[in-house]
Amino acid sequence: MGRSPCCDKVGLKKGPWTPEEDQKLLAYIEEHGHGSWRALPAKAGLQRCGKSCRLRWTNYLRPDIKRGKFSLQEEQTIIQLHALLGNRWSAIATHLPKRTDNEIKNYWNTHLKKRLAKMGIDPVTHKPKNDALLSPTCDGQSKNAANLSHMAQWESARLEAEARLVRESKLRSHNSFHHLISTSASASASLQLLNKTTTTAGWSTSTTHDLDQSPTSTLTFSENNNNNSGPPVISATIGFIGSSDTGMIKEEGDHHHHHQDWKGLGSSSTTTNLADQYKDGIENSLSFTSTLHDMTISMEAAPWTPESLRTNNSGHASVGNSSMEEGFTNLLLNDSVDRSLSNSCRDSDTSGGGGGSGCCGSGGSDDSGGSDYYQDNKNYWNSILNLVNSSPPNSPMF
DNA sequence: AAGGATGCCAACCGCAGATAT
DNA sequence: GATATCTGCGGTTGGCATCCT
Repeated sequence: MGRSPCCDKVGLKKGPWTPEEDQKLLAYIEEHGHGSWRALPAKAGLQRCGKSCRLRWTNYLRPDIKRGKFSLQEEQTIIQLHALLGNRWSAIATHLPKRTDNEIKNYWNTHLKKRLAKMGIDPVTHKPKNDALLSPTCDGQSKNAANLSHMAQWESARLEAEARLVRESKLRSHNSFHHLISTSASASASLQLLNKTTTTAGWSTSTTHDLDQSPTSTLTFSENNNNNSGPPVISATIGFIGSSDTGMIKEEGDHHHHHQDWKGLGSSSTTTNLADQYKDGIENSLSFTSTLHDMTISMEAAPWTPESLRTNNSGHASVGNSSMEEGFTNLLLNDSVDRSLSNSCRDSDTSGGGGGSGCCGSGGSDDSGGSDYYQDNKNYWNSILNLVNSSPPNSPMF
């Protein structure tokens, strides 16, 4: 697997781009598309390597880039997605269609990471640094045991889903689904997501927790082509049958593309403390103290072409953007991140060590355990699923 | 006002997967 | 199947701007 010399070639310019270079690159791509990046500089009359041209285009010159300050909604989306995906900036960027991965990465490193750290939240794990789950008080042991059990459930489901996805993708190797998978969102990408999630949570596939109740999990993959009139809609459903804190639960989701039963939970909860929601959501999602019972993902394939570029309309331009902002981030919209996360710190400071809402109770409510706890998880995952459901077509998440 | 510290971000580097030969 | 090349991605850096002492 040799690596091309690229910029090592003598005579090629490096460093900041001049307006003249920008103009040349822009003009060439608008007329011809970028084609082979390697061949582009010579054709465009640029003393740059193709890689440099590609970077300049994708991070700066592309017409569908929004520059400037990140909105609160964007910030919240980044934080949530980072909790879910880790440093997968390109995947995160697909949910902020007008932002580049580089920009998001920079913004995370220069703003959000520091902000979370200042709030006492580990920006890597998205958990409070004084992890309440590790506290010997407040029923920590039983919760941890449940956590481990559900981690294992999730892991089991993940492995099963992985195998199934591979099978399915092979079976569909000659139809549009295969095309979609191979060109924009590979089956492995979804598994990478899950892998990343588990990695973020600090688990590994070698988890050896005792599962006294072996969970079963299913993942179905269906394709709804809607005749030929539109892009195919892929629906993947992961169903879990297993134990939870509240006892045996079996939920069979209807495999619609709408989650009416969950939708609205987020917005209805906007009067609660955002910090608690954040902490609950992140913490619970990472530890899986509750079970995600049904997960439906929809994708619409929409090819991204040079032509669409030229018309200032990237393939993922508007798909799901508004719904993402209205659905997913509404969960967090009643306050500013700063203020609420400050509340988070205050809460944990005043809670005498049991502060983590994921452990001892959320939002100041008494922790009667099961239902509230479960509901918090549901809210969180609802927000994630809303986001996923509104994923742009080229999202590498699934 | 000056110099150092810090923030910010565009661009580079190098790895790894995908594709071509 | 082996090797070469292309491309995408994430981590890091260099340099300018702003803030602080």
